[in-house]
Amino acid sequence: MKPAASSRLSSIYKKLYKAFGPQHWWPGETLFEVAVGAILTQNTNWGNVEKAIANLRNAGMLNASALGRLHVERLASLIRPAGYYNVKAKRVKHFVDYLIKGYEGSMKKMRKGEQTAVREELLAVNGIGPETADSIMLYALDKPVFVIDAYTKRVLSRHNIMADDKSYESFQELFHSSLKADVPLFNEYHALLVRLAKQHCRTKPVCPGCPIEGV
DNA sequence: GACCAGGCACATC
DNA sequence: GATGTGCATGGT
Repeated sequence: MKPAASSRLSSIYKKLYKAFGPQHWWPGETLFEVAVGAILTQNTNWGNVEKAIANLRNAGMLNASALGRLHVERLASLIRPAGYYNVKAKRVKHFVDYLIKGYEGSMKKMRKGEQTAVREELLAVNGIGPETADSIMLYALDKPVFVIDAYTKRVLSRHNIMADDKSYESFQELFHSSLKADVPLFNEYHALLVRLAKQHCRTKPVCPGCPIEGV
């Protein structure tokens, strides 16, 4: 009989870390850049997001006050490589408006906020759903919130830990109840799951050479 | 030229 | 509550 899901999650982390080592997520020079990147990467390859971020940086737009004054059409043209640029320009604007109104445009002030309250605020911003909110929480605000994405669901379902039609909250609750609430751990674990999924769990039902096979 | 990539909101049933 | 659809670029 297989061990309980929670103990499997601990074993899987150890195996992944041993196999792949630290992943050094989330790339970003500032907290604000990490937050903007979280929105731009929605359903999009990170390489394309990097191009969009570079455009913003070259235009001097990687801060809340500059983006707050920028017209949405101009913003859309700058982030064009990230895809869905019209939608994402609005979403970035909504986030920046929220940051300016609530925290004077300061990610450091936002980081001082209480975890549950800040998460609720983020989810109330149009264009920020659970994954984007939690990416900002974990990777920009240092809050111990586990990020669930398509990769996470795929890996866990392929290894019969949880069915992929379960809700975001169900997956997140499994990680939260199985692991110590620790920011570096959650950071590394999520990045390792992405790494694993890209390498091993893409199309086949079983993954030859998978480092967590049999766990 | 398909197919995919670190989602989300909105309409409809 | 579940299901379907629009949004778009760039790499493989």
